[in-house]
Amino acid sequence: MTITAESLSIAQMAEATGLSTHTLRYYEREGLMFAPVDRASSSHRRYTEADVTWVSFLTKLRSTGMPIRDVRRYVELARDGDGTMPERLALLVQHRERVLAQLEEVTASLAAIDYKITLYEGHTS
Amino acid sequence: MTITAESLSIAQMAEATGLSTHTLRYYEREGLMFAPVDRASSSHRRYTEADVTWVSFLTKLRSTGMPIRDVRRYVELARDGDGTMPERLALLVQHRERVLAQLEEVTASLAAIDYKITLYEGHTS
DNA sequence: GTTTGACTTCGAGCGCGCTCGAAGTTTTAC
DNA sequence: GTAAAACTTCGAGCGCGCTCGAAGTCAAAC
Repeated sequence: MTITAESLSIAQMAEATGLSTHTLRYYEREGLMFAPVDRASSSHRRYTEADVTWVSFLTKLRSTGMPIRDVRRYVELARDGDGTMPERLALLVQHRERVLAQLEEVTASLAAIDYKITLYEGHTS
Repeated sequence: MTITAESLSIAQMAEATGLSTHTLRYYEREGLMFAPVDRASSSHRRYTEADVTWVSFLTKLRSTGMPIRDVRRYVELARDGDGTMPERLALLVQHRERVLAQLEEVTASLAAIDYKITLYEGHTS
């Protein structure tokens, strides 16, 4: 396995992105890769720097709770070219709003939990 | 169905907590209720104000992502009396730390998404 | 040229948290 | 008294997001 500046094996990609090789193949199957992943003559996957960049962003979408199906929709739009930029923007903006709402809910719930913690601390001190 | 200040039917409880009747029964089955739910002579559930208070808190635990099994652990401890207060405190504190870490991760990812949004806005204006 | 290990595809399985529906009982309204 | 609505238990099903394992191929090391 030759390491070049240009391409990564799936194991190296897993290392680079923090995802498992299983998850990388799964995401590809689910249509979440922007472009088809290159293959070596052996049919082994070869990831580019652009793939790393995209998967890193996709991971941020996922870590904020965007469903797989919405990520798929986003990449499908991206593949369709510049004309879909407004729609992609709308998708991201809508997602941001949902995330902010959820952050607020979690923060509010956490405040109640914190209050309970102070009660416990009062009783055990 | 008589409405008293003292007890609620499952439908009223659903209304009061924002959960479905299915979910209320599910939580009970999973051992998440602090005390056994009262029954009318007809074997219909009768919820008390204390039940509302507890389910409201349980909902906050859930909305911050505490797994069912941890909520169960928490109520089991609570049922075992005051001696378990340090352990319950530890459980909540540990949960708070996980939630804060996740809030940070989500916030960081959201910043990257926001950045992408500004790029799109630059291109479409 | 043989061994070792990283890769391939494919489909099945799993853990979580509900969610639903069937079949039967009870309550309420008329 | 009767019809409709609300309840009961129970077990099955579902959507999501992986996760795993089997069976086979390929390549680098020796």
